[in-house]
Amino acid sequence: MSEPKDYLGHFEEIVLLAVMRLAENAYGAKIRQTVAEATERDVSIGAVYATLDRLERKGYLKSWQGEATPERGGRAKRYFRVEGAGVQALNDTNGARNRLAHGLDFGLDVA
Amino acid sequence: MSEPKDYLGHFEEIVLLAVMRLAENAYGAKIRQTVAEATERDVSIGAVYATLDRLERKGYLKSWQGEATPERGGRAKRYFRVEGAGVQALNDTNGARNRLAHGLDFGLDVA
DNA sequence: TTCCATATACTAGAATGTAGAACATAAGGT
DNA sequence: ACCTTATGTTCTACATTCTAGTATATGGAA
Repeated sequence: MSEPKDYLGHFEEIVLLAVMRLAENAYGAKIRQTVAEATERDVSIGAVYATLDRLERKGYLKSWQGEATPERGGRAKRYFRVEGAGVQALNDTNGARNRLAHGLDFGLDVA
Repeated sequence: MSEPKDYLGHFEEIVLLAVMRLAENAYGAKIRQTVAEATERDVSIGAVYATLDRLERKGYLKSWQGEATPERGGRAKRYFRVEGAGVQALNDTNGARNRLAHGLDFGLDVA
C-alpha cells in the first residue's frame, strides 16, 4: 500500500487554494489579498512568499517571471501555478479530515 | 465585526475532530489510534499528547482523570472533551478553507 | 533625478508538528 | 511475593511551519 502521505499545513493549504482559484492571475500580491479576504485577517506578504517558496520547493507549484515591462510601473510579477502533486496533496489533506469529520454535526458554516 | 479569528493547525484540527468523534470514549491511546487510521500513517503517542495539551491550554478542550480502577489493568485514563471554543475554532478554520475551495473542482475525494 | 507605487527577497523568532524514551499502574501466573 | 505483560500517560528535544518586519528591485511620473 503506498508511502505515507504528505499533508499540508493549514496556511499551505489556504495559499495553494488561493493560487488555484486565481488561475492565470496568481502572483504574490494578489495571492496575499485573496488569502486575506478568505481568512478575514491581515496576512503579511512575507508570510505568503515564504509559504509559496516552500510549496514550490516541494513541487506542489511552479513559478515563472511575468512580462519584463508591466503596464503601469513596478517590478515584474512572478506568477504561480499549482502542479499535479499539489492537487494530490490537497486531496490527501482533505481526505484525512473528511474521514474524521464525516457525519459529525458541529454546526458547519455552509457557505 | 470582531477580533481576528484563531485558526487551527492541520494536526490540531485532526486531533480535535478525533476527540469529537470518540465522544465519551476519548482518551489518549484511543485518540491516537483514531488519528492514525484517518491519516493512514503512524502517529506517535507523544505527538498526540503534546497537541492535546496545547489545545487544552488554549481552552479548546478539557480533560479529567478516569476511573481509578480500570477493568483489565493499566494506568487510569485521562479523558478529553471538546469545549465550545473548540467547536468555534473548528468552524472558523473550515470557513476560511470553504471560502476558497468553494466552486473549485480539483477532484475531491468525496468519502 | 527624486518620489511614488507595485512587487519580490530575506531574516528571525514564535508556534506547531513529531518522535521516542521514561514513568505509572494494575492483572495474572507461578 | 515477584516478575511479566498490557495499558496508558508524561517529559523532553528537535524539526518544520507560521508570521511579521525590513530591505531590495523596478518602472512611471512629477
